[in-house]
Amino acid sequence: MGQTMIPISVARMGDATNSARPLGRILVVEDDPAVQKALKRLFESEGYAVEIQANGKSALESFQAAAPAVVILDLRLPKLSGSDVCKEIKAQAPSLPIIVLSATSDVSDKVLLLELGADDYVTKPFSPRELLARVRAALRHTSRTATVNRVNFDGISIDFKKMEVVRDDKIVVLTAQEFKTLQFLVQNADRVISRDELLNEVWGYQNYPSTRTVDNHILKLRQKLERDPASPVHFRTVHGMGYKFVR
Amino acid sequence: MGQTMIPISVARMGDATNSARPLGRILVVEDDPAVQKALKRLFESEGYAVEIQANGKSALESFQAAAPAVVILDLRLPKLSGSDVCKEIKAQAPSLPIIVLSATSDVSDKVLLLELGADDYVTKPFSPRELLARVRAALRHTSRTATVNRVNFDGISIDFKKMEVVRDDKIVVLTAQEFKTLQFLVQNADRVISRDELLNEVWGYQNYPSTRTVDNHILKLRQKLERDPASPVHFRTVHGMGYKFVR
DNA sequence: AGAAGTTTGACAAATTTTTGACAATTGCCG
DNA sequence: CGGCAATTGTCAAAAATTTGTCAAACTTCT
Repeated sequence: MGQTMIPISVARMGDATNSARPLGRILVVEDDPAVQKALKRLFESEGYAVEIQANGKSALESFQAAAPAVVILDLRLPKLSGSDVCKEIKAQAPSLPIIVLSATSDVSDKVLLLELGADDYVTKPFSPRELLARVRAALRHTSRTATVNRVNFDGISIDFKKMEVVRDDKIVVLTAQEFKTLQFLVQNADRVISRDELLNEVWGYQNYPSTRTVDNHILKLRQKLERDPASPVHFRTVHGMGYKFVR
Repeated sequence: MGQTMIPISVARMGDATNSARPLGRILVVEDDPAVQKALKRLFESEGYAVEIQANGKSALESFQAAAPAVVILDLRLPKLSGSDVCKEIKAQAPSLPIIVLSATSDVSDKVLLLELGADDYVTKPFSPRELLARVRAALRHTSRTATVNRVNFDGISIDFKKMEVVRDDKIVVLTAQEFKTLQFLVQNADRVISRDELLNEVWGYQNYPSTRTVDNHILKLRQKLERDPASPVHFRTVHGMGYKFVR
């Protein structure tokens, strides 16, 4: 069974996925040729432009010219350590997101990474999809955070930077998960979000709770933020579809 | 403690949101009969069609004919290793998403998955819900066609993102199924759609109500959107054939 | 161990979907 | 043109699903 034709449905998907659109440039700093090649293929098939540098020195030299939207950085590198590259890039472009690739042992403490200035990290056995998701998240993050640090409506003020919510001049205490949920909903205002999408975007790949969990967090948000939690105005249910944040 | 081990009954609550598109066919390549059975039940109960192959050789033989939308691939297989199957499939259909099932030890090397071209992986033991979510994510990603966000005609405005329909400046409330039906019809404007096609595309494989159900939804759409529901202009009946949306 | 946060499962309530009956319409045929 | 069979329109009741809510179980961090 050799080169038979590819099933139609698959071929069509391919075309759709590979259509040229300017998703952004990614700088990959990685010395292993096998990983280089794999990452290049992965991102290019998703519509990103990929620039590859094999060591820290050349990475720092090229990153100005390449003007990437995201940097993916292997921690163990020849010539210049990944940590130093990370620091240096952050010094030159503080808002440029850096995603660090590392073995589990390298990140025995997350503090280190934060000190480095990395925005996210992916540990050793990672799935391509996960990496893609992080890249998308990073891009999404920069394109939004840059514009919106704060949102006001209906006597409520949300400060995404401080992670603080105020309603009627009183601070509302939200848990981490509640805040993340709120943030995602607000940043996607007016759009209907399915529970699955919320789980993917807010909860992420590691944990995967049931959809009931989402309901509960919506419940909490309503109780804490809606004037009348029984008939919510901002956190609306779209029956059979998901939720939608308005205003 | 880790994830639950394939309790199929739990799976049902997973997704409230069946997409408006047809749920696709899934090719499962797995040799353990117990897992085979579990996966078959899991996916079929969710409305996917499932094709099972027990070894790599037969998988490669059948995958062309089956034309799956996603492949779920166990890494350790008899006859032909999972890695090779993965590579071969990727060679033939680069954009067909592959989700790898594996023991943690198999993916100790991060290079492996990338080189294989796998899109995602789930380690055993895995939760059904998680696997389902990955499949949905994979499908969502590939099938994201160049969809229009908004359509206007005859005083009616449909916003697919907000899932909101406005007629003459007033919001028209549609149910989930009504909206999905509308979306499919609009996206296939001017084409005659048979009831069976609608059931397949909008309702999916698993649920298969009678054709009367389709009539009812058309009825609702006419009542809510047509100026004179008695003599519909946009949602036309093609006697003996099906329906056709115009404008 | 205690406290705070998160997730699950149960149940009722709300809402939607499906079914089935019957009327109305259409197309076809003599 | 009228009659017949098949298809479609319509409605309301029945069945099924989805969501709101709560309390208990489970985690995590101190």
